[in-house]
Amino acid sequence: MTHQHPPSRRATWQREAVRENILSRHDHPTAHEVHASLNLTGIGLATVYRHLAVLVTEGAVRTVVHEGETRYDRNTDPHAHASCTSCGALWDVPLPEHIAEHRPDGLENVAGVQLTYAGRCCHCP
Amino acid sequence: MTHQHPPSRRATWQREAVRENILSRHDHPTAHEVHASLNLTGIGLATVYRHLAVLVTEGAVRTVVHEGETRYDRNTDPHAHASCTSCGALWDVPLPEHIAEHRPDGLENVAGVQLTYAGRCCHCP
DNA sequence: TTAACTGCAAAGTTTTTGCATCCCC
DNA sequence: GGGGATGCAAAAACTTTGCAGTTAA
Repeated sequence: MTHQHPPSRRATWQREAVRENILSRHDHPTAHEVHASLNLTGIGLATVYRHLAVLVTEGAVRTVVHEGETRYDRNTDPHAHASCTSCGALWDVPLPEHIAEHRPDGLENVAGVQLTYAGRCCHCP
Repeated sequence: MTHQHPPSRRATWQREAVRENILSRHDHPTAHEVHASLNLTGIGLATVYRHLAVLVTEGAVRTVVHEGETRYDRNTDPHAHASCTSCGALWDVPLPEHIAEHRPDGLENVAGVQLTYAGRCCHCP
């Protein structure tokens, strides 16, 4: 059997900046939004994309696709999302317990569940 | 109060070709795939996109985003999806009943639910 | 030293849009 | 005849990739 070496990584301020940014916020930013909030550092957009992808691979963050954009979520516990069809807000909500346990027809196993509720949020008139 | 007239539409063979195509298939094609299967007719890709969008507006089909692509689904009954992380297949599965009834925190109402299970399908070795 | 990392720009994808032309009604 | 519909190409929006220069270890 062959050994799987995890890719070696160097410590750079760019890596730490992206990690610190996404892990410190409670919203669901796009790569552009992370890049925008780091604009004073001069980091490149591609670097932000690259580090976010690494963080996803490492399991440090997860993604959620919303309105055609990939958004990053520091909450890696099983949970669902809710979005407002009026203001576009997106936030975490609890995942109903029976969901993850359910095994749909045709699937050997359930490796992941993506659940998003849509409707009008309580703050929109 | 003002009256909302539904947009007037002309009958063209392109409209009928897209409608007939998407309503006759049980898979979840992308706009490109619908266009590809109509390639002998000479229909334009933009026209396919436009008609699929109209069908969604009319409620004749629904969409499901899978691997970053918008896919079209002729099944408009409430249902969930399952996808194979190995072969990429995507198919309809029943929506657990309690899901649609559940109202997540922060939402006034639930206008739509998107639920996709991911895992290895029964046909992949 | 050197292999990983970075920034930039170019390219790739998917979807939308502008517009001259076409053709239902 | 007139306004919606079409096809094409350009553009838009998002993301990835190639590459030459940089830097951590």
